Amino acid sequence: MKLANQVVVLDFETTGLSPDNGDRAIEIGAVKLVNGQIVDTFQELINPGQRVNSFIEQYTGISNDMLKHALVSKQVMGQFSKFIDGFNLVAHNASFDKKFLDAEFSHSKLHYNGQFACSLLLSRRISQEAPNHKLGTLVDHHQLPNDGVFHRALADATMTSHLWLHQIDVLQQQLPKQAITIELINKISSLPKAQIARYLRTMS
DNA sequence: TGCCAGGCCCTCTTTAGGGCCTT
Repeated sequence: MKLANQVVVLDFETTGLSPDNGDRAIEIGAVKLVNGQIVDTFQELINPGQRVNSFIEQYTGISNDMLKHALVSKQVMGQFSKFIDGFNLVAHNASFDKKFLDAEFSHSKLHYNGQFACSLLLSRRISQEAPNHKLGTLVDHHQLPNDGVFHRALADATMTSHLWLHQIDVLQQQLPKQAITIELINKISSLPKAQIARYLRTMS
């Protein structure tokens, strides 16, 4: 059984939106949760081997100067593969972080076994009252801890971890007899919105 | 020259279009 409160929550900052267009990771941040507690963190800038455009410099606060002396992807991903070994993975809009993790691991011929879960897909189902499902909005809406830093990898991963734990709490209250597993959350995340209320009733 | 991210999700849908999310 893979409990949802035992995961690595991760976030990439990148040169753009698509590794298929040559975009690369420039920072990775991650938080390790064990029994719902943060027990470890990972944060590293990554030299992408290309200049970062001014939009990304402004958006992330990560400058070309900061990346000049950063480790290259192979070094960082080698460390990160050890960090996530044996853990499932969570991200906000996981399809984005998964495609970059897959691409960066592929460059270094690395592999991982964990399943991904997505706090964005889950939020759309269990927080339908939220004004929208951007990470920053949800942190505000649910009054989650934050230090006011956005669009840096460890800060975003940490906020996502608080969102994730909040979401597990919400589900646990509605399903008091159920173990909240990655499989259960991915099942809920795949249901049509209109079926969520009925599904939770039948499972409770 | 023409391409330019892509999966999810809703709707005035399914022979489609466009907004939401991530950088």
